[in-house]
Amino acid sequence: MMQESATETISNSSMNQNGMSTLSSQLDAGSRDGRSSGDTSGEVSTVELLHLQQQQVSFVFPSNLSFLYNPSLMQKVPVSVAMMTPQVITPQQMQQILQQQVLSPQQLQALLQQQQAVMLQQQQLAAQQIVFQQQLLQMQQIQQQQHLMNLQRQGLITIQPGQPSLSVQSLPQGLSPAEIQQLWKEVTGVHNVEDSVLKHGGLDLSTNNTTSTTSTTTSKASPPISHHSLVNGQASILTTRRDSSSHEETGATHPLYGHGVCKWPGCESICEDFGQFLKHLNNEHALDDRSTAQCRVQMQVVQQLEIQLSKERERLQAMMTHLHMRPSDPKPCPKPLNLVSSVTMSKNISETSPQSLPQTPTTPTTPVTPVTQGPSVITPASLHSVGPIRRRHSDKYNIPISSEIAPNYEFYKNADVRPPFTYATLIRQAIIESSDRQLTLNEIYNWFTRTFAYFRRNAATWKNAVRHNLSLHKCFVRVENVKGAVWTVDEIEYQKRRSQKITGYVPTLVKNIPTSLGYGAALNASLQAALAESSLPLLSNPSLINTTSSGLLQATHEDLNGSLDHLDSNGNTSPGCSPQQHIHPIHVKEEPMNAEEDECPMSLVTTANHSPEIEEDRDIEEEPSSEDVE
DNA sequence: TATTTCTTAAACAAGT
DNA sequence: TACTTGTTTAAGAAAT
Repeated sequence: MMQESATETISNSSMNQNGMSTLSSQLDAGSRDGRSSGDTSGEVSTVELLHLQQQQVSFVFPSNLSFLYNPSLMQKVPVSVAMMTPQVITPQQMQQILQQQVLSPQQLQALLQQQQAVMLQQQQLAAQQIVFQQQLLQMQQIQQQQHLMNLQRQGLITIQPGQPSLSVQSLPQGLSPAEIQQLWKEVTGVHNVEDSVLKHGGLDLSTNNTTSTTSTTTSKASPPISHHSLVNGQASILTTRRDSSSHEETGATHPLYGHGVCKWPGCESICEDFGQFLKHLNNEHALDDRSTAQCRVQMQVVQQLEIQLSKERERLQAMMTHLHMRPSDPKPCPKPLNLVSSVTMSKNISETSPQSLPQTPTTPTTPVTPVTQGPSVITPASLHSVGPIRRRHSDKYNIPISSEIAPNYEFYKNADVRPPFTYATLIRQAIIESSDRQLTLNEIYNWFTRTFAYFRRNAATWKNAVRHNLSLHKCFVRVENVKGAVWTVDEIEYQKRRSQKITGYVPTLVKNIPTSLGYGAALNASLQAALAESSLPLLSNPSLINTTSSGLLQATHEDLNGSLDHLDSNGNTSPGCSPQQHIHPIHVKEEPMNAEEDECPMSLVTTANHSPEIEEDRDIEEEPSSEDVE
């Protein structure tokens, strides 16, 4: 969501820049037209100039910064006029005005001052825009990093046995989370969007088509990429490179070399000649964890940009359609390939039997092309889960179910693919999606069949499983009301159960803190899960979401420790009140609570000593004295 | 290898 | 009586 927004805004920005330049050229033509047709004497009246100034002031604001600007001023200029108005008065125009001397010196002085003020305002706004874009980019980087970590944690970014490189899984041993953070800054360009685009050839979509093409090719062929070809395969790159004009001096060309500088992300080492560059490339950017990680990150960046490009193309198409213009570039836009999907798909194809592949004849929104779906796409983990094969990656790695289902709603709805979640998770999702957060059994059934094509068959089987889970898990609370019985979710119990699972991982995680990226990934996944799934206020606090990556990490620490802590705090805020009373205040049919749960604050230590099953399931619950009063 | 978790199947009871 | 709902037990697969 956040990333979507950020990308969108940045897209707007870039679009505006393009639009601006287009407008400028149009306006130059327009003003020329104005001189030639509307004003045969070649004179520009003062009124026209002042009007021009007004229009400039109105138009220096990109749309994505329009909230910074007084909208009333925008309304002063009709769109049709604004579209034909120059951004600023060109020096040539000013010179012409001066030469024609149609204005008095005082008027000219005033005009010049006005012009300077406008320019100053433009500069300030440009600075604001850059800052704004920096923030957006930073947020996007965090999202991407998180996404990457999640994928890595899920094991979705893996390599073929014969491909020893390009695995982010090799990161943890070589790079600390801080280094990864730095890596992101280096690769994606911490400075601003323009820097990111212009500095690294691979990211330049506007001016360097060759490198852009190279990057695209690289990304689409990502699975078979070998590090060898990337680092030591200059020759192959050289043969495919068409544009040699930009690389002077030796005449040798390389996408990673230009203007005597190594263009490896974050490097910028000065290399006097191409030979030195090659030496530098092989020495400094040889096959190691860091280079591999940088390469992977670069792939992610390219992927994001491709998605963005696709969006911008769609936007342009819509604009042209709206304006009844004929598209200047009718060629079909290349479909960005989900790098992750492509990587893991090949992995999965190789490791799954054909019949385990999704038999999805009705998958109009097959999620391997996430062009319009954002970062969260159906992962091959879910494609694993066809038929009786039980894979629950998303559960296991705490991938938020809502973020898994929501973007792929159409897919699950139409494809006979088993969702990679347990029955308990799905039931809970069904319940919390409902308006009252309570559903009858039949409504739960309906949710299953409505949401997942997979559950439109073998009804007896899965319905039995649903009932079984409802009864088995303590987190599902049966509530009697006038209509009959409905089922609700005891979030405390549910989170407690999740927390216990997470806690179970703690010793390993703590052990790996210094070296393992997996720690951060697990925490991030945990945080994501908590943010997306938890209805508890602490982690749903936007202030925790809207934070820097370090803040995120901190927040994830809070999640690890605090997923229990906030349970604790909830309990503490109203001592003596059972968790169910928090959630089902009055009409809840009381399910007797374990006194221990009420009185004993959960802590990492105490929870770790608890066996999940002991408090988890009804069948192992307490003595009959505390049984349900049903 | 042992344990845990989850799924599936089934029996049974109560209510409609 | 048939069906739905809910509970419980058991077995087996997969994951840890």
